[in-house]
Amino acid sequence: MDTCSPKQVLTMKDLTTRQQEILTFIEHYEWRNGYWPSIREIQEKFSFKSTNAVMGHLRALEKKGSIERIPGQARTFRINRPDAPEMNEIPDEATEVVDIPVMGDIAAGYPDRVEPAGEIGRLQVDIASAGYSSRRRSFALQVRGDSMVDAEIYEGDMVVVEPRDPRDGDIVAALIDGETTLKRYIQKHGEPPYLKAENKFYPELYPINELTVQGVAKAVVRSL
Amino acid sequence: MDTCSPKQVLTMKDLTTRQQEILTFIEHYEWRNGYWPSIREIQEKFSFKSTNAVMGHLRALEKKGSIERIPGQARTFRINRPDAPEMNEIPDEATEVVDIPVMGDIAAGYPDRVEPAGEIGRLQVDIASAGYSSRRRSFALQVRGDSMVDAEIYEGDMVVVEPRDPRDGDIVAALIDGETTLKRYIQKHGEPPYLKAENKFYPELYPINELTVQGVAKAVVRSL
DNA sequence: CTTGACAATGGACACTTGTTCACCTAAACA
DNA sequence: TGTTTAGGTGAACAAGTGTCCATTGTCAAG
Repeated sequence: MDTCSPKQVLTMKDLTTRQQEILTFIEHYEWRNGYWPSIREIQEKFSFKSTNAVMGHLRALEKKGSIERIPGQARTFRINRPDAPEMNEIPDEATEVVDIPVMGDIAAGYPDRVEPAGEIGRLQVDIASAGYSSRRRSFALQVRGDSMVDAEIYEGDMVVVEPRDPRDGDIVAALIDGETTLKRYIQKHGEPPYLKAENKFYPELYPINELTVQGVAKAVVRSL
Repeated sequence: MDTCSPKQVLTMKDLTTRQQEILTFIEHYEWRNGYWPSIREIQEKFSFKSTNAVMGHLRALEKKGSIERIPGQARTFRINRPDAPEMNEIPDEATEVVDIPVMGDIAAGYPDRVEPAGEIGRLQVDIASAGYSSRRRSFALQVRGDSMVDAEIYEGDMVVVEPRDPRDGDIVAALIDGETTLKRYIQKHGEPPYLKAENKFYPELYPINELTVQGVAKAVVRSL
């Protein structure tokens, strides 16, 4: 993820700051909970004293094409993302569809039901092209370095991590020297666990403390 | 199915046929619409004459751990998929979360908004762990053989394919000898295009006809 | 025969939630 | 100076929805 993202193509009608905030909250909410927020939940979030404040913004967002709703039905949103930068003109880079947060530093773990801290971008994987449900909470990390090449994970790949306790053999996202890296988690029968790089040129072993392991890598995604 | 089952093996807590049907409908509904169904919509789908019939099944599904709900709140489901066969005992196979159709043979293309034909299973990628929107249409193919190892795509990986015309350099899903395989699509300035395997031991080139290319591979997903 | 899951009917109640009407403020136009 | 657009307050209504109670019937296990 580069610092400047000229990718913010504003295909869609520009949103006001407030509208953007509302939209972001709605997306975030669904992301974390698996279902959409109700008008009143949005109202509460922004401390509006009337649901009509929300209604106004929703109407605006709908008119600008950012969202769709089913009139009268509860919690039935549909977000119209800028539809993947029409990756037709730019045949490189990820071509995508699903939106999952890319964390820069997840040292503090991933807070449940709270705005993610340390989000540095979003990974949009074509996976989402399919529809899908949810299990929120996972996040993605982009691989740097070649410490996992023996596991066929290369620099640039996105690794989907789910925060949970690791078991022997799992590849985990670990915080080492203030940096989040991927390592193999080894824990043999009764012995103390340790981490190991998957690159024969990195015969390194790493000790573990409570806060080291941030989650278990569950999938590798490489945009072609 | 069988008449006498002494003590059925319980993967997750067993679901009765009816319960499985309900669960499948709920998942499907969300998959297609992006939000969850209401009790009455489920009722209608199954032609129940009372919403309570649905309630009963939902209670059962909840007790068995298949779903979670927020009491009193509308359309707030959460599906607990068998959470990846606890892929600890069986360290192979996909461990997943998002649901995208896996096609066996996609010669006929992928029908829009219609039940996928030729679906032989479902890939549930942790990607979905994140929330997502939708853009349906893409599908997944599991890689067989080693013809793409030089592109770091290995047997067992799932490749997400989007039906569209390829461009030079794209990795495509191609129908060769009645089998769907992955190949590199090459088309140099004006010259006729051809396909090429990405394995130095397979210096094969393949000709192309209209129906060969089924789509462009957009991402590789490997369950860990 | 009895008990207990499983399936469903029917009707009713009450909370959730979307929607609307009336009215107000401030900034941007023109 | 009047008009429009964005943003909000307040209150109230009605439809969307989850939930519950009382009953009925089937079928396998004890």
